[in-house]
Amino acid sequence: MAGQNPTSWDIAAAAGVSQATVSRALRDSPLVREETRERVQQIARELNYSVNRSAVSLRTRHTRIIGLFLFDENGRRQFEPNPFFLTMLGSITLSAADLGYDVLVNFQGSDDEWLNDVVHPGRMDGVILLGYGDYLKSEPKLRALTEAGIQFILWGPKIPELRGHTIGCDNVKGGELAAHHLLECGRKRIAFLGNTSKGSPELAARNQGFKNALTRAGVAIDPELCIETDYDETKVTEAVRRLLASGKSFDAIFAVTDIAAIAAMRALQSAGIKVPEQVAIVGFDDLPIAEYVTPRLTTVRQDVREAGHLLVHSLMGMINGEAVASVVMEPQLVVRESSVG
Amino acid sequence: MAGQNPTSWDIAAAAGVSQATVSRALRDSPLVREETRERVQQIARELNYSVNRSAVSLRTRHTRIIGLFLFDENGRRQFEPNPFFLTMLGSITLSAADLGYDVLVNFQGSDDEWLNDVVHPGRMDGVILLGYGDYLKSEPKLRALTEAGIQFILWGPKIPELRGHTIGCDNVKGGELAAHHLLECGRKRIAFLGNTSKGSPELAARNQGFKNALTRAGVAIDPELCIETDYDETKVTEAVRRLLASGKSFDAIFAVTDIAAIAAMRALQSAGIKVPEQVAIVGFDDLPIAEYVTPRLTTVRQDVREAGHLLVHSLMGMINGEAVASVVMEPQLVVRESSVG
DNA sequence: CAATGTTATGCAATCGTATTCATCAATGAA
DNA sequence: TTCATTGATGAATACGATTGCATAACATTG
Repeated sequence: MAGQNPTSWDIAAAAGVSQATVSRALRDSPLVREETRERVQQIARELNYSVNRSAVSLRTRHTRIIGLFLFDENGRRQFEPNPFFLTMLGSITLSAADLGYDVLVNFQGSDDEWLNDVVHPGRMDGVILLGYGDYLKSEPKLRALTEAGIQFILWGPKIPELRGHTIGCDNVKGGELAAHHLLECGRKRIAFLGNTSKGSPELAARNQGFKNALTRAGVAIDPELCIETDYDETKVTEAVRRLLASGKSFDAIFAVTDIAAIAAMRALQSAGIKVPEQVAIVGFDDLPIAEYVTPRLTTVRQDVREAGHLLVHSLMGMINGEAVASVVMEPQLVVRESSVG
Repeated sequence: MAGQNPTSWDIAAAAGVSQATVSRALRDSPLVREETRERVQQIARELNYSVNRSAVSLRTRHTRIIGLFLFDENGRRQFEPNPFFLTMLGSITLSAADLGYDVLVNFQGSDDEWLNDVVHPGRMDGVILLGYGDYLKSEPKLRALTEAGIQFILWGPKIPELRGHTIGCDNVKGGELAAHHLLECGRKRIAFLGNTSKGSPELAARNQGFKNALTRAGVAIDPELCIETDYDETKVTEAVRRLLASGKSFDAIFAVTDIAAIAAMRALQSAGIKVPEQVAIVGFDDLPIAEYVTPRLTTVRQDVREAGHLLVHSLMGMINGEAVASVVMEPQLVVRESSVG
C-alpha cells in the first residue's frame, strides 16, 4: 500500500555508501568501520527496512525454515490432529525459534505424491517427520528426500531398513514399565489394547515390552486378552464391548495410547465397571488430557519438550554437516488414580 | 549430496529449448506448443526437477506461505499451547493446503519486538493472528503490519479501535446461550468464572452475554458470584476453592472456557460436590477434551473447521486485493451431562 | 623512499526464475 | 507476390540480496 518495501539500495543511497557495504553493515561484518556500520543501521531503522528473505534464501541457499510433517494413516481430510503430535509441535516450534528458524507445518495423508508437491528446493532447509504409522510404507518417500538432498529426521524407533536418523522413546521399555506396574499392583489378567504387529512398529514395540514384563514375571500371555485394534475412540470402544461380551475375565488394561486408554475407561464405566477397583488402566504418552479424566490416568510419559529439542537440534546438526546419531529417550511411568485404588 | 538440484536451464539444455520456454511450459502457459510443453514436462520429470521456491518468490513477490501467529499473554516460554488454537491450527492448515499455501507457525509472547524480527518482506504473503488477549495492547503491532504492507486477519471480535478485518464467533450470543440453558434447567444462583473486564474483550463479551440472559430472565446479578480469574487450571482451582470457602451458595457455573470449566469441575468434585446434581457446569469452546471428562461437559461450540476456512479464504481475498468483510459466526449450545441430571 | 601490509570500500557476478520485448516462420488475405 | 497477422520461441532483464575480487588510502618497515 505505502509503496514498495525499501531495499538495501535505498539504504545505500541514503547513507552514501555502496549496497555491498549496507549488506555487510547490517550483518555486523567486521569488514566495515564501526562508525559506518552504525550510520547504516540507524538509517535502516529510520526507513523501517528489513531484509528480503526470498532474496537471501536464493543467494545463500538457506531458508531458515524447517518443515514439520505430521502424517496420519487415516488421511489428511478427516484429520483430527493427534494431541500428542500437536503438543510436540509446540515444543518443536519453540526450539526452532531459539535457533532463529521458523517452522512450516504440513499435514500429510498417506498419499504417495507429497514429495514433489511439497518439498521444493529453496522452500525449507530440512524436515521433521512425525507420526505413528507404517514406517516401512514410507521408505520411497524417504528415499526421494535423500535423493533430493534434503535433510530429514524421524520421530520414532530406529528401523534398520529405513534410512535416516531417528529420535524416539524406548517403547519396549515403556511397555515394560506399564506392565510391571500393573503386576506390582497385584493384577494378573492384564489385557493389551492396540495395534500389535501390523502398522506402526512404535506401537508394536509397546506390545513387545508388555509381553516381556509378563513373561519375566512368569505370567502366561493370554492371546485372547491381546486385543488388536486401532487406537481411535470408536474402534476402541467397540473392542472393549466385544471383550466384555466375550465374558473373558480381566482385571487390568494396558492401552497403547492415552487416547485408547481413555476410550476404554469410558466404555468400562458406561458398562458399570469401576476403574480402578475392578479394572486398572494404564495408557501411554501422558497427554494433557490424562490429568483431566476421572479417575486421572496412569500412563507412560514421553518427554515432549526434550523430544522437540532433540529433533530440532539434531536436524540442525545434519544441515550443518555435522555427524549426528539417533537417540533413544527414556520413558517414565506416571502413576495416577486409574491404576491404584 | 547428489550434486546440485537441476535448474530450469538444465531442462532447457536437455530439451533443446530456451529457459524461458521451460518456465512457460512447466506452468502450462498457452504460449507454448502442446508438443513442446509435453516434451519439457517429460524431461523435467526425468531429471526429478522441481522449481526453486526462493527464486519464484523473489521474482513474483509471492511466497505462497501464510503466517499463523499464536499469541499468549503468558509469554511464549512456558507455553502450553491452548488446545483450542491448536485445533484451529489443524483447520487452517488444511484450508490453506487446499489453496496451495503452506503455513508457517509462530508462537508469540507479548513482547513488543516481533514484527521486525519475524515478518520480513518475502517471508510470507499474509498473517493470521490467533489468541485471546488484550487486543488493544497489540494495536502498535497491527499498525506496523499495515505499514509494512502485510495483509493480516484477526480471530476475535471486531473492535472499532483496531484496524483490520476479523473473523470471530458471537461471544455475547454464546454467553446468552449458556446462561439461558442453565436458567432453563432451573438453576437460579449461577456463578461466572473467568476474565470479565480487563484483558480479552472476547472473554468479556461472554460475560456480557451471561449478564444479558440473567437480566432478561429477571434474575438479579450477584457480583459476588462473578469471579474474576484467569482461565488456566491453577488459577481456576484456587478461585473455586475461595468461592467454596466463602460459604456463598450457588447451583451452577458458567466458565469462560472449557479449560476453566473442567478445572472447576475437578475442584468441585474433589470437594465432594456432585456435578451436575449440586452444581451444573457449562463451558465454552467445545474442545475435544469436553467429551472425555466425567461427566461430559456441556459447552458452547465454535465451529473450528468453518472458522479456519473463513480465516484462510478471507486472507486470500485480501492478498488478491478483493474487498472482504469481517464475519461473525453463530455459536451453538452442545448439551451434555455436566448440566442436566 | 620504495616496498609491503592493513583496512575499508566498491564493483560485479551470482543465485533461479518470470516476463517483456523482439524475432522469425508460417499463414492468410489482398 | 507482398504485407499484415498470428503463434511459438529466444534474448535480455529484473527481483534483492551475498560475496570474491579489485582498489584506494593509509600505515609500517627496512
